[in-house]
Amino acid sequence: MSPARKEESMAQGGALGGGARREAEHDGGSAPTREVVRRPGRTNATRLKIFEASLSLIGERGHHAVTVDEIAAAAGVSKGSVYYNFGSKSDLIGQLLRFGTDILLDRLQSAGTPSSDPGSAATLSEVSPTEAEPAGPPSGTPDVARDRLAHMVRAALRFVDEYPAFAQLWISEMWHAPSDWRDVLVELRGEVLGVVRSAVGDVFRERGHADGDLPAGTVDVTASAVFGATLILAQDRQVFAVEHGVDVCVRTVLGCLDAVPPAG
Amino acid sequence: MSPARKEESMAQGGALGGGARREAEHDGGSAPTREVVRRPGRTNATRLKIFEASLSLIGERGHHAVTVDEIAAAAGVSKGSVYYNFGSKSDLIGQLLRFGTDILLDRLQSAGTPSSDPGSAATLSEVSPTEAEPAGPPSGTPDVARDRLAHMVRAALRFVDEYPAFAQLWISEMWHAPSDWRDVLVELRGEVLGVVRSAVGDVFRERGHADGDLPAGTVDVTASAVFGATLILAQDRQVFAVEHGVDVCVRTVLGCLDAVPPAG
DNA sequence: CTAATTGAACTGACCGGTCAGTTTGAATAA
DNA sequence: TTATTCAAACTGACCGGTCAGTTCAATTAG
Repeated sequence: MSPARKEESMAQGGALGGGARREAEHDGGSAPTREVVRRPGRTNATRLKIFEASLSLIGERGHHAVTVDEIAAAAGVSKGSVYYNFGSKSDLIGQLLRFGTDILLDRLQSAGTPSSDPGSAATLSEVSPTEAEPAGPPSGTPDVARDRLAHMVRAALRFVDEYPAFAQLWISEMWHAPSDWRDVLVELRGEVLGVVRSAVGDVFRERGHADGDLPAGTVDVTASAVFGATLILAQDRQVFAVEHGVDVCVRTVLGCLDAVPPAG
Repeated sequence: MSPARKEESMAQGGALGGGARREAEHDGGSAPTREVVRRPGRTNATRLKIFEASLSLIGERGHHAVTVDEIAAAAGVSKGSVYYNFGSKSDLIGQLLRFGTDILLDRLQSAGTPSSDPGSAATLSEVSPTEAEPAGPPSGTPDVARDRLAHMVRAALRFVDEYPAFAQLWISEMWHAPSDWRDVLVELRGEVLGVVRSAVGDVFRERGHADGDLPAGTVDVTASAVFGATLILAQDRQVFAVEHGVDVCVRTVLGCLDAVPPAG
């Protein structure tokens, strides 16, 4: 919710600034989106305000139930400005998806790298050590890859807490058969799943599995399952005010990996 | 997709036909919807056609993108007839949610009971025994509760294959903060989760856990995670044509339970 | 100067919901 | 049997409102 928060994220997120306007509407080439040389100053501020406003409105009410006029009003800009910066409502949403996903990817990635991120490192110390170490079938191994994955799940949970609106948007759009943004969505899903898959692969490797070791598709399925379970758990906490403790969630999700034995 | 298929399901589903209409709708009085004694014959046929049409249309394009006119046309009835049988578009969707959930519940329940269901029993014999029995941390225990849960996951996967449209509708509506059908949704979620939770509880008990044994919330979280992972996995198969093998999916999802050790 | 923004009016399509009227089939009357 | 009646079931044209998108002259800022 906090605007300041998002502005930061946007700054670091990098990839999102995207193109300026795009006329010559949809037609064939879905995204020519030429990379106009924008004036550095104000420009992004407006785009940012529009992003924020639409993220929260669309997130909580669904994009169909939100009008462009409302978005403009909430962002404190004119309707014309919305169309100047984004060519259409549809494009706006597409870029919004990209925007949010970049933040998520960033969080996942920094949660998945051993370095950096002192904040969550502190938080981590509660995950495995606590609870009398009841997790993971292999008894006393280092489990560094597993901890990294735990970090990622935790980060995802936190992300949804922070941007419930985006999670909502993602969920309701991602599994639509014929939606605009289908291409974007497929790409975004691929990116996110890629990150998760890589972390999952590390865990399996850590447990002594060779690359061709486990049944076909195991890594992919596990990554999807981990991601899906995390997403649904996180949304449940949000929407139904279920108080699923974070630790329990992390442990449970990680359990998916335990279906495959340590490979003796 | 096959209309015949759905009609069958409706017939067997039992709980859903609900006989005539279920008026006295949402109290609020918005729909006086008289308590009419419906004529037995034709009545349900029309409602059924409307159900089918809207399920497939709404499922694949989202309820906002589907007009009542379209539904009527697809059902081969007039628009007025839709309003005659259901008071409003919103009511129609609410009843659709109820309709589909009843089928799902039915499937889950019959998959979760040891008796009956020869068809899936046959299918079962491929789940655990196959794959060189690589599942479950406790080595050679009976695992009957676990098998039952596996049955349920399998049934859910099959359900989504059969009614992808409904799964889509469920996913995109379930986690909306302020939607109509909020009440219905909360109730439906509770019912489904209840069934899963009970099965999950059995598994834990089977592993020697007492009722107060495991950390607070474990059963609930596990149930949510199992359900969430299954749903997302199933939809992924549908929407992105990912060929996640059913067996791998079942095994992975069941893994969530392995996060909690057998409790020595 | 030029890029960015405003605000307000306007268009045109679309859509949920209504309603006066028609069809249907069964019960009743002749 | 045939005619009449009744109401449930159904029809589809129509209305009123909404909303994405357009246009443009005026204004501001770099």
